[in-house]
Amino acid sequence: MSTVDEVQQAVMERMLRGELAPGTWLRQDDLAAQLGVSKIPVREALHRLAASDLLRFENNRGVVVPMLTAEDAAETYGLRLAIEPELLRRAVPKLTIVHLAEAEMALAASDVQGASVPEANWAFHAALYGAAGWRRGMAMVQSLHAAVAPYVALYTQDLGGAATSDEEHQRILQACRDGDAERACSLLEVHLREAAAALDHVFTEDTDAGTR
Amino acid sequence: MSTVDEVQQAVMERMLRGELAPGTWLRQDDLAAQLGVSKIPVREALHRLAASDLLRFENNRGVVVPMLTAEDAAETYGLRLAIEPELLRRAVPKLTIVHLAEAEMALAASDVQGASVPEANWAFHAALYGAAGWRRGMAMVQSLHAAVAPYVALYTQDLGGAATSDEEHQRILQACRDGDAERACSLLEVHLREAAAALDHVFTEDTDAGTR
DNA sequence: GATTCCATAATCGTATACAATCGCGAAATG
DNA sequence: CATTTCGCGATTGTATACGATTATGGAATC
Repeated sequence: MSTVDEVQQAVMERMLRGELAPGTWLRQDDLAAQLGVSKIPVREALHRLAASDLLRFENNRGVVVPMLTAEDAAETYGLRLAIEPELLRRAVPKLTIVHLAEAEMALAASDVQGASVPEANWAFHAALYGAAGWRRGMAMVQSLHAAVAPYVALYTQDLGGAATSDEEHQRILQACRDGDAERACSLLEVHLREAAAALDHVFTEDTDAGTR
Repeated sequence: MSTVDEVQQAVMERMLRGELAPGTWLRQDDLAAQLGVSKIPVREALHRLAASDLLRFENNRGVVVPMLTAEDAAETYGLRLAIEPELLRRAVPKLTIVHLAEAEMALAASDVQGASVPEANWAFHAALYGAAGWRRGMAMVQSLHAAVAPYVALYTQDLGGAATSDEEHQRILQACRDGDAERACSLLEVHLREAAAALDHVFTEDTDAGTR
């Protein structure tokens, strides 16, 4: 694995955890020093992430985690709704016990105190979708998850409730175990629509969420 | 516009035209010399394209245009079928005469001798989808178009027939003019399925298409 | 004559170095 | 006292340079 890949993975992990607040400036020298490499592979990795709008290079100012508007969030979930059911539909017939075990582990991990909800959420979905064998689609969906991760982290903390989300995950998983792709997709669509609505609250509620 | 953006755009144009045959090695010094810059912004631009698998960095060997398998092509069209109708559905109500004119121009451009069919194809679809205002989705679809462009160029040359494709485009455009999103989406889905089938021939036909 | 091995050339990947740009704060001015 | 302007510090963006790896061609050997 190349140096660039390692940097990319390191930053992507932080994004999926929702640790990089929108508006944060990433200083390249710091990142380079942290990872023990020079600036060049760092920049190359950041460009890779910027390709899917997870970061933004501003002219002579550096790299910033872009703030999402309500419309951006809606687009993200619109795309998730377009892609993820298709992935799941293709995945269900190919699911093995390994994939299902991975998904269960991800659900268990999200219950642990101090765990990252968005990261576990991605791990769950990724475990299932992985069976489809669509690398390009996986990368797209991963970037969508990463894009909204900080906001998901917000609303899952505010409400006590990844509870309903967790329950929906369980039902999706059960449909997958049953090999019922259509039911799994329907449940997934509902799941995504609810998540989209919940996220929309973060943007439209009067109380400023501190991210504008 | 930064240096990296210019390089990225230059290479992306060549990809959308289908000029970069799969298996081609891109030499960084050459690109840098052609564009009058150094290697570093070139590499950064190539990393951006590599992020969506349009290029691949192989360790200490350089950057190559990856060859697609039949499965890769199927995935690409599967994703197009998932995303593009959604884009179009959101776009139709927002279409202005400007978008429609752009789409017509793209169709006209594809008839010109020596024109790039995949590029004109992208221009047509992009003109319509643009009205949706989904930047992320647009980037995704653009990368999907670029990924299959060399293969589309192949089968549109072999058959005399971008003819049927052109006719389908016309009908989609008419549905858009009529503001009939559902009809436009249905036509688009048929259009994509036919394109996918035509492309599949390139891979499965006995006569080696010279790209393996 | 085919194959293996080695040396050379070419290309890549990364570090170091430097010029350009931007932001911030202090000083000067109205 | 508010506002504008100038200059310094910090950070970026790009070029140059160098070590490392890979491909290639010819000679030696079986």
